[in-house]
Amino acid sequence: MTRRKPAREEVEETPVVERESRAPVEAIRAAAFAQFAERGYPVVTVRDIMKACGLTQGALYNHFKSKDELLHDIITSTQSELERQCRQAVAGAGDDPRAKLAAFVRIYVMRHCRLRIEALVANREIGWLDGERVADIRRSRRAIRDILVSIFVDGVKRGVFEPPQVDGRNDLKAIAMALLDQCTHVSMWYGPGGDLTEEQMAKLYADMALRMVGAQPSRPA
Amino acid sequence: MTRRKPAREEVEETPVVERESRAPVEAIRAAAFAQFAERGYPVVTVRDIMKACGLTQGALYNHFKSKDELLHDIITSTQSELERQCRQAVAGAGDDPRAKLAAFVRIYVMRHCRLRIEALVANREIGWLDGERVADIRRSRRAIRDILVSIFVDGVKRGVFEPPQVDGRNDLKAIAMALLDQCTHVSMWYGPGGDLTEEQMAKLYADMALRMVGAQPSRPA
DNA sequence: GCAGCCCCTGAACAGTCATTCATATTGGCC
DNA sequence: GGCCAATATGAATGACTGTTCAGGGGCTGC
Repeated sequence: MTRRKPAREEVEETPVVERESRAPVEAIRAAAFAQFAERGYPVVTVRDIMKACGLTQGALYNHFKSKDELLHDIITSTQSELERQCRQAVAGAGDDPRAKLAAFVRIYVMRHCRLRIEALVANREIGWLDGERVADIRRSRRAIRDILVSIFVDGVKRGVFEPPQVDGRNDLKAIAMALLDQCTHVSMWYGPGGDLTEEQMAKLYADMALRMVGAQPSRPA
Repeated sequence: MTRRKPAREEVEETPVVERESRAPVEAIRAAAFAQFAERGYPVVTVRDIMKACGLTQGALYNHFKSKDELLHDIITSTQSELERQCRQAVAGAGDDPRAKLAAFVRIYVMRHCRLRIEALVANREIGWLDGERVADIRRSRRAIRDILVSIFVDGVKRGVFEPPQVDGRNDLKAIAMALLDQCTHVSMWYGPGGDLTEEQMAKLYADMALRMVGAQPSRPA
């Protein structure tokens, strides 16, 4: 909500990170995340970001080719780490589609609660990247969706999922999109001061996901 | 994706709406919706909007106090109409919480598919409004969420909903948020060329909503 | 103590922007 | 025909933008 218009107003929120604390490129990344999340990419100026790490405008270009490349850099790193974690969670969850789905949702929601700033920027600011740069982000998102779809396909084939049908047909892609929208946007409203902890959020969302696809109760092991 | 940066590029997408067709203020609203949805509020210039309706920059200020007020105007009108439709749908759905929930989701998803441009702008661009203007929008959103919450409360009290619990307690607010996130963001990816019609989307999402809250099968009427 | 390198500075550039205003143009009404 | 209010024009204003670059520190290894 402080994502404000032309009206300058002494940006300093992040109260100037120590210049010595870490490599300047890391300080820039952190400041950029904070400012983009707070006020949105197009209204955050290069001067704002650099002031927040105690440098001046020009210094940005010793570390990044452009403001665009900075955005692309922080988004891709976040996105590829997300994809990696999702794959890892699913791979480590055994063979049961129910366990795979639950593991996926747990890690996905947990991450979007904990790293809500990064998630928010990665999800809200892609549109400002140019066509080429936006392509691999979208590819990664589709890949994540397809992980879900293939868990669904497997579950349906084995009879452990009974997802809602439209006119007698399954549309597992739409269900995956719905589930991802739900899980992604916790980063827009979850705050650590709320009623639920990250773990509780993860559990709640995993339960809802299993219900959405009509997961059948496990046979007693 | 054409939400582009400084690079000018002869905006004309909406191929200049006829000047006579409707009151200029309506033409401006329509052009603003289209442009904001396509490229995002901060990078759409007053010149862009006015050119798209065959006028010049200055003319905007005969109809709106500022670019900000224009955004606020189109968002509030969309938002209050959404709230009205939701209340109406719930009120007309009879007494059963399951029917109320289904009616709510149906109308909400249908609207977000059909008026996806307006929904997209209303949901993505609020952040650019100043504090006062953003307040009543957020109030309306909370009101919509509370409609859902009270349906849930009623359903639980009557034993027709058995929502997932965390540590033995219900958090119906979180479930409502999850459901709204899911339904709202169809406007980000649904296209009329896809696999499902608006009606099919509405039905699918209503089914998922009922499953999420553990709706018990209706007794045969 | 001196290269050589990495990094930073801050002015300058060439653009962009929302908004204002004096000056037209319009269309309805007497 | 003449008048008035509503509306459109487009140049001008003052401010802000991302990016470049000449000039300068302050390290390193010798």
